[in-house]
Amino acid sequence: MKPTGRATIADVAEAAGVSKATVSRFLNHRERLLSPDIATRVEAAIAKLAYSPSPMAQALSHGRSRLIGLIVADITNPYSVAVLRGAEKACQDAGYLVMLFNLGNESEREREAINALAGYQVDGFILNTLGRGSNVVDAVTLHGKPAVLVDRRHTGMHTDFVSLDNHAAMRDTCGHLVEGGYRELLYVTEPQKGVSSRRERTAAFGACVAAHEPRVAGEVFESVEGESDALDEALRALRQRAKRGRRAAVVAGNAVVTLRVAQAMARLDWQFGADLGFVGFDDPEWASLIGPGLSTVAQPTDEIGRAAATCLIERLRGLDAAPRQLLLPGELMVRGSSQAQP
Amino acid sequence: MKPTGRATIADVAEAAGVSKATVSRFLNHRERLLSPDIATRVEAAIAKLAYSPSPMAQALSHGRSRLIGLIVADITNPYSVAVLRGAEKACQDAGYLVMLFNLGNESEREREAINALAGYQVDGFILNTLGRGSNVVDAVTLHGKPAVLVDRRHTGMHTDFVSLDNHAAMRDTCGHLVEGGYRELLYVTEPQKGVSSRRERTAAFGACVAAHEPRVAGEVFESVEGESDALDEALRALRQRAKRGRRAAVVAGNAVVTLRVAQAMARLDWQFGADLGFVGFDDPEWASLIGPGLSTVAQPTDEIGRAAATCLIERLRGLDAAPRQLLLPGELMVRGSSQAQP
DNA sequence: CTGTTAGCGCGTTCAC
DNA sequence: GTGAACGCGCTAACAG
Repeated sequence: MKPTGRATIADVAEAAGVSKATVSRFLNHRERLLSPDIATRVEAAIAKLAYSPSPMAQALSHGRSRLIGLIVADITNPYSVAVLRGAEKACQDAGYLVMLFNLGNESEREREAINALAGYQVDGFILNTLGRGSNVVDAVTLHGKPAVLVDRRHTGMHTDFVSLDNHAAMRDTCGHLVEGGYRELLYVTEPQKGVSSRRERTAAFGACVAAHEPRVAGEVFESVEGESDALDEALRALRQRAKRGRRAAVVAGNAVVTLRVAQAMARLDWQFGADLGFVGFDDPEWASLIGPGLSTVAQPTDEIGRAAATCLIERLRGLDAAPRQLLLPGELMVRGSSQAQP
Repeated sequence: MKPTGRATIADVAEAAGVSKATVSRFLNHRERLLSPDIATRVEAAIAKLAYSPSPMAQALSHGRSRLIGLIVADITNPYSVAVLRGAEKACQDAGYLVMLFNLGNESEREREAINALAGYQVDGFILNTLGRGSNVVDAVTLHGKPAVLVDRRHTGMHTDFVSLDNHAAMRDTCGHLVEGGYRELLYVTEPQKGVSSRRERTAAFGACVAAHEPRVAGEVFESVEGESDALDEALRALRQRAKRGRRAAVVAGNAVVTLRVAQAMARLDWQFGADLGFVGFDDPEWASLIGPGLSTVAQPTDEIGRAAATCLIERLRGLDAAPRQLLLPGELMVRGSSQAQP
C-alpha cells in the first residue's frame, strides 16, 4: 500500500494491466462498453485495492466537485439548523457533501463566504442569508454557479427560492384567532431591516387585519433584543385596548419572538389563554409546555431544506428552467393559548 | 478575465513578467526574501488580478486542504449544534473550512463518513459520534489524520478529548439538591448503550449518592423514547418513597430527558418545586419558562466546540504531545424547581 | 475499443 | 535569487 494510504487510479491500472484512461472510462462512461474481459479485470483490481477516485483531483480536472456550499446567516437560529438538517440529508442522498459557512450575523461576510466556498469549486450554493446590499447577485453570477435561496429572498436575484408560504400561514393564523373571538391583534416581529420573510409576514398580517375590518383591529410591534421594557409596555397597551370586551391576542413572528413574549408574560404574571391569546410562528419542542400550551405555526423545515437541496441538484444535473418558487404550507398547531376561555 | 472567472498563478506570473515558481515562493516562503523589485511587481499583479490560490490545487499538490471534517451523530441534538457552532467559528478564524457529515444516528455510517471526508483530503476530524464498534480507530489511523473527540470518547482511541466535566457537574448538582433538603433522588437518563457521557454521568450519580448515604437514597431510570408510561410510573414511585417526609427530586441527564420529564409532569399535573425537585443537564433557552423555572447545569457548549477545533488545529500545526483531555466546568443555574418550598 | 498525450492549478525539486 | 521541469490524481482530446 502506498504511503498515502489510498490507492490511485494508476495503481489500479497497473494491477489490471491497462492504462489509466481505461480505468477512468470504466468509472465514468459505463454506457460505452469496453471488452468484457478487460472490464472484469478492472473491476477486480478496483475491488482488490479498495480504490475510490479522489474527488479533489476530479474537481480539478473535470470542474465539478460534488460539493455544495451552504451559507447560513446565523447558525444559532434553530430555523437555520432545521433547514441545514434537511438540506444535508438530501445532499448526502444525492452523493454531495456540504461545506458549511456561518456568517454569525455579519452580513458583510457574505462575499467572503462565497469566495471561500467557490475556491473549493463547490458546484452550487444554498443561501439562507440576510441579503442586504445585494452585491451578492454579482458574486454568485460571477462564479457562474447556481444557487437556491431559502426563506429570505434577495432583491433582484433570479434564482430558485424555497420558503414557507407566509401569506397563507398568516391568513390561517389570523382566521383562527378571529374565529376564536379575538378582536385586538398585535403582531410582534424582530426588526424588519431588509429581511424579506419578516417583511412578508408583517405585510400579510396587515392584509389579514384589513380583510376583517372593522370587526378586528391590529398593530405591529418591533421587538428589539434587550429592550424588554418596550415589549412589556406594548403588551399592556394591547390589554388596555382589549378592555371593552374585545379579547386580545399576540402573534409572534418567529421562535425568538415567542421566547421574548413568553418571558414578558412571566414578568407581567399573565397567563396565556386567560389573559392574552397567542399564536407564534415556528413550533419549538417546548411550545406545548408553556402554560396551557402555545399555539404555533409549524414550518415544514425539513422539507424546506430538502426541497432547496433538491432544487439545486436538479440544476446541477442540467435543468434549465425559469427560476422556481416553492412555497410550502405551514401547519397550525392549536393549543391552549388560543382556545376560547370558558 | 479567463472563462473560469478566476485568475490562476500563471496569469499572475505573466502579468508580473516572472515565472510561476516565483509567485508561488512569494506566497509560501515569505521569509526568504526575493529581490524587492520583483516582490512588489508580483504583489501588484496579484492585487490587480484579485488572485487567490485554489485550495483544491494546493490540496492535490501539497497534501493539505485547510478543510476540517466534522462528523456529528445527530444534528437534531441541540448539543451537537452548539458544539458545531463553536467549532465552526474557531475553524473559520484559523482559516479552515468545515465539511459537515451528519450520521442521522446511524452509527454504522461512521466509516462511510470518514472515508467520504478523507476523500476530500480533510486535514483532520472532529468527531461527536456514538463510538460503538470501535473500528473507527483504524479508519482514522489509516488515513493518518489527527482527530479530536467531543463529548463521547471511543474506547481505546488515544486522541484528544473535549467534554464537560461530568463528574464535577454531577457532584455540584447532587450537593445542591441535598443541601436543599432533597433526600430521594432519581436520575433519569437515555438508554446508556455505549455512549460514554451517559455512562459517566450515571456513574457519577451513583458515586454522589454513595457519598451522602445513608441520609440520601438514589435510583436510576432509563427513559426510552415513546415509553412515557414507564416514566410516569417511575415518577410516581419516586414520590411514594418521598412520602415519609423525605423530599424527592429528579436529575435529568440531558435536554431530551428534561423535555420528557416536563411532559410527564404535565400529564401527572404535578408542579416542579412544589411536588418534585428538579435539576437537568443542559440549559435550553426555555428552561426558565417552565413552571417556576427549571434548574439546570449549563454546559459551555461554545467553548467545548472552540476548544475541540483549537486542539485539532494545534495538532495540524505540528504539536506532537500526548493525547490531551479537556474537561470544562459546567455552571449550575439555580431556578425555582430546586428551591426549598416554604 | 484501447493506449498515449495533454492539461486542470499549484508546490517543489533541480539547475542556472 | 530565479526559471524550467516534473508530479499530485484524474479526465478529455486525440490517435491507433
